[in-house]
Amino acid sequence: MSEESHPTKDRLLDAAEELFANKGYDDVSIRELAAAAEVNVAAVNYHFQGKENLFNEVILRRFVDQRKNTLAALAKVQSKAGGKPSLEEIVGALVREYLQGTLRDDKSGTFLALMAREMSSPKSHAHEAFFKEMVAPVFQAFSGALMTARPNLLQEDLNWIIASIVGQIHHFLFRWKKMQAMGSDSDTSQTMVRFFPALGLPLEQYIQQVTSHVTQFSCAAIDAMHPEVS
Amino acid sequence: MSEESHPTKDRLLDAAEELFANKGYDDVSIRELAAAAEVNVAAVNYHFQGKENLFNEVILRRFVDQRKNTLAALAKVQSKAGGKPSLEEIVGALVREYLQGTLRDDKSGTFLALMAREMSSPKSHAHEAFFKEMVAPVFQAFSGALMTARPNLLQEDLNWIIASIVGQIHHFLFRWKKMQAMGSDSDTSQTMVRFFPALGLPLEQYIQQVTSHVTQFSCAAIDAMHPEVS
DNA sequence: ACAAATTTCAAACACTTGTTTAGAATTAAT
DNA sequence: ATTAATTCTAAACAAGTGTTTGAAATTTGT
Repeated sequence: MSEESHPTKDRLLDAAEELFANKGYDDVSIRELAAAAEVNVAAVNYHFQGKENLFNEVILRRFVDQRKNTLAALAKVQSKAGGKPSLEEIVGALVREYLQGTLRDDKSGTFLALMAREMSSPKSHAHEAFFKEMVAPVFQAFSGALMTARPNLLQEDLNWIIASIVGQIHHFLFRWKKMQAMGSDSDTSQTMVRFFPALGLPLEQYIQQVTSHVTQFSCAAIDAMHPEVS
Repeated sequence: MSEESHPTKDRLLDAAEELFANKGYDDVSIRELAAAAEVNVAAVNYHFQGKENLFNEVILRRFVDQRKNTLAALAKVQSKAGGKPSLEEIVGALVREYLQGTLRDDKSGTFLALMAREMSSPKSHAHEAFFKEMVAPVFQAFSGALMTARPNLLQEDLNWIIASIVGQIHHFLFRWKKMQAMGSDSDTSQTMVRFFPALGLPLEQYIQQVTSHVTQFSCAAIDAMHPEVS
C-alpha cells in the first residue's frame, strides 16, 4: 500500500493548503492543522517530517496544476489569434489567470496568494521550489508570448516590463485579500473603500476591472516605450 | 521630569524601530528588544503598556518625518518648474523619495518598508494610524500634483494610476529587501539575480534604475491613456 | 536627611509553539 | 491465527512567547 493515497495524509494536505493560503506559514499552528484535518497532532510529524516539510509538499502538490493553468491560458491566447495575438490579449490572459487562480475560493488557487506574500517577506519558506517550479517556467512562457507580439523587445526590457506587471497584480491582489481579512464592516476597511472604490465591488467585477486596468496601463506603457515595428 | 526625554524609553524606541523594520512585528520578541536596547524585559511593559503599543509609538514617532520628506519632495518639484512640472518630474520625485526613504540604512526610513509589508499581510498592526497619518496625506498630495500636470484626469483615474505606481514601487522594494535578507551568496539569491540582473547592482544604482523605469513606464501609460490637452 | 514616588530587576507566570515518546489500536503478511 | 509492521493516540517535552510580580535600587521632593 505504499503507492496508494493515504487518507490521513491527504486530509492533512488539504487542510494545510487552505490554512496556509489564508493565514501564512507562521500563523498556522500544527494543532490548528490537526484540528482542521481531524487527525492527531503527531500525525504531522509522522507523515511529513515536521511543519516545514508539510508546507513544501503542500505547494509542490499544487504548483503543477497552477503552472499548467497559467501556461495553458497563455498557449490558448497564442494559438487563437493564429500565432500573432495582440499585446492586450497576452497581458490580459496572464493578469486574469493570475487573479482568478489566486482569489477564487476553491483550494486549487489560494496558495498562489501565499507565495506572493512569501515573496514579499524577508523570511520565506520553499522559495527554491517556487522559483524553479513556478516563476521560471511562467516567466519564460510570458516572455516568449510577449516576444511574438513585439519581436523587437530585448530580454532586459522584458525583465522590467514583467516586473512592473507582476508588481501591479500583487498590489491589487493584496488589497483584496486585506479587505477580506479585515471584514467589510470594520472601520479601516471602509476607509480603504473610500480610497479605492473598486474594493467595494463583488469579486468577479473586481477581477474584471483590475484585469482591464492593468492590461490597458501596461500595454500603453509597452507600446509607448517600445513601439511596434511594422 | 514628566516631559523630558527618558533614556530607557528612548533607547527602547530606537532599538524597536530598527528591529521591527528589519524583521517585522511578529519576528521580534520582547526579550530581543530588551537585549538590543540593553534594558530589562519588564521595561517594555512598564514604559509602554505591551508590545503592540510600543509598535504604535514607534511608527507614530517616525510618520511625521517620513510624511514631511515625501510632501516636501512633491512640493519642491511643483515649485521648481514654476507651478507646471512635467509628469516625469512628479512621478520620479515620488518614486525616488519612496525608495530612498525605505531602503537607505539609517533609522529614519526603514519602517516604511515594514508598513508596506504590513499592508501586504492579512493580519497587520497599526494600519489605522498608517492610513490616517501616511497614506491619506501622501495620496492627496500626489493626486494634487498629478492634476496640475494633467488637469483632465478624474479622481477615479488617479486612484487606478496611483495604485499601479505604488504596486510597482512595493514590488521592486520587496525584491531588494528579500535579496538582502537572503545574503548575496545564497543559491536562491543568485537565481534571483539571474532573473533580474539589476538586483546585482549597488543600492544607489538600483534605486536610480528602478526610479527611471517606473517613471518612464508609468508616465508612458498615463500619457497614452489620458493624453495631455493642449 | 528623610520620606515618597519612580524606575529597575530577576524571577516567575500562564500560555503557545514544534516535536517526541511510549503504548495502544489497526492493518498486513505468513 | 499469530506474528510483524504500520498507523494512531494521549501525554509529555523543551523551548519560546508576552506579561506580571514584588522586592530592591534609584531618583525626587521637602
